[in-house]
Amino acid sequence: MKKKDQSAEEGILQAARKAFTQKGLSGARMQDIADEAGINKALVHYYFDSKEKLFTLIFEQEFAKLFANLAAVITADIPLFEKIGQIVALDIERLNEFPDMPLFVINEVSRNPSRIVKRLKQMHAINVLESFQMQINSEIKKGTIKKISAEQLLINIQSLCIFPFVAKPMLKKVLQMNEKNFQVMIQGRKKELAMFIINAIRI
Amino acid sequence: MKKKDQSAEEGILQAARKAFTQKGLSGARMQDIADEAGINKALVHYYFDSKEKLFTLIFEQEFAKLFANLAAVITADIPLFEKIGQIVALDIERLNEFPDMPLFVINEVSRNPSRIVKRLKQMHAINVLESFQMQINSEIKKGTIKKISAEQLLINIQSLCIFPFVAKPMLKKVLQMNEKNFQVMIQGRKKELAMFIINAIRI
DNA sequence: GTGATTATTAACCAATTGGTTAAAAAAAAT
DNA sequence: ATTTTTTTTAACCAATTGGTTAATAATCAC
Repeated sequence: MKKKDQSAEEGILQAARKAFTQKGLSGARMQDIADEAGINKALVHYYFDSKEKLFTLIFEQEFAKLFANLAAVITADIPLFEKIGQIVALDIERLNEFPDMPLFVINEVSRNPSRIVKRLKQMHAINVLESFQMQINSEIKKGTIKKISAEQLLINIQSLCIFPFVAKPMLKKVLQMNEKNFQVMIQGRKKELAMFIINAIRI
Repeated sequence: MKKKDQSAEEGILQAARKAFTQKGLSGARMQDIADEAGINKALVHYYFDSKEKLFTLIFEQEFAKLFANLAAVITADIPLFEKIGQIVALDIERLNEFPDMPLFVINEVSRNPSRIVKRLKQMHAINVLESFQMQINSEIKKGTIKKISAEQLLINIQSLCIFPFVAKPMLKKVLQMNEKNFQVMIQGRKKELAMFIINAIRI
């Protein structure tokens, strides 16, 4: 149900985010969004034209969250081990705030990969990767860490952070955790994950 | 298009697996499945009754794949580091064979968690976890590895193995890889992943 | 061969769904 | 106050979709 004092437009956005992240593009229903927002279905079209356009709006917001501040931390001029700690902290923090965002984004990119092409050009992923690779190479040369590519290290970090949230309902069932147990488990990771990664590459 | 010499029933299953894994339950269309199998839509219902039943059949097959042989390896009586290597090898092998299986399973468990309840009782996940924890505790006591829970270690292993496949289309776009580059990257992981994990916990 | 059973299809149906329209209500402008 | 603009709704529509039916074709049992 709606909070009646907020504008219809904002209410629709909230309802749409909920519907799309929970059920995906094809699973979500315009009628459900209208009901959740407490307004008529025609009003959804009045404000946002089509389902596709409304979806794209929500998707772009969520996609932006996925990489928010990440490039800045990766390219920051701080020691590697400290940087790994900061990336993990940033990831877990963001994921705690938006737990079902990554599965949503991953899903919709899988269904329509070209959707993110425009956004990617603004991200300069390759530059970020190159800068990170240089820092890593420098540490390898110093003999402080083992040989590894920036690509693999970043994939490892993101895998370790993101996957438990993507697979949350399955992990909960398989490991027979309730919501509280899951939160405890995540808190445990928050502390241990950075050290796990640093130990993995440290000589 | 179909291979005309195979039975209709098997053709439908193949087509359904393709449709459901690519588009999910709500995104897949019975008509598309019939077309892909090269038969009439009514025949799909003739053999498999309803979309829901056909979906459940496919889902259970894919879900079984996800954990195939895993419990056996985890509980096997072999040294821990060797075991980690075997788990990683088994995972990557399976994932190379069925690359879009994990996202499919994760998705449908997210949408309907109770779907797997029955299957889980046959899996004895808790027993597997306990047995693995004992082996880990023994190594910790020997001073060969750092303190870690079986839960966290298993989640770490599965995260590192599965996530790149779940996020494959996004990783390809973000890191600007084509299919060949992605395969090269995965082959690189196959070699490095076990050592990464072992180094992370070894003292 | 022929009768029964099984497999397959075209046509159809009811429900759902994204989207439209025309009118009413509310708000803003004059 | 009244005209104009914006917001909101009920009713409707065309397309899609899962599913059914009744008839036909193929296969099997005898």
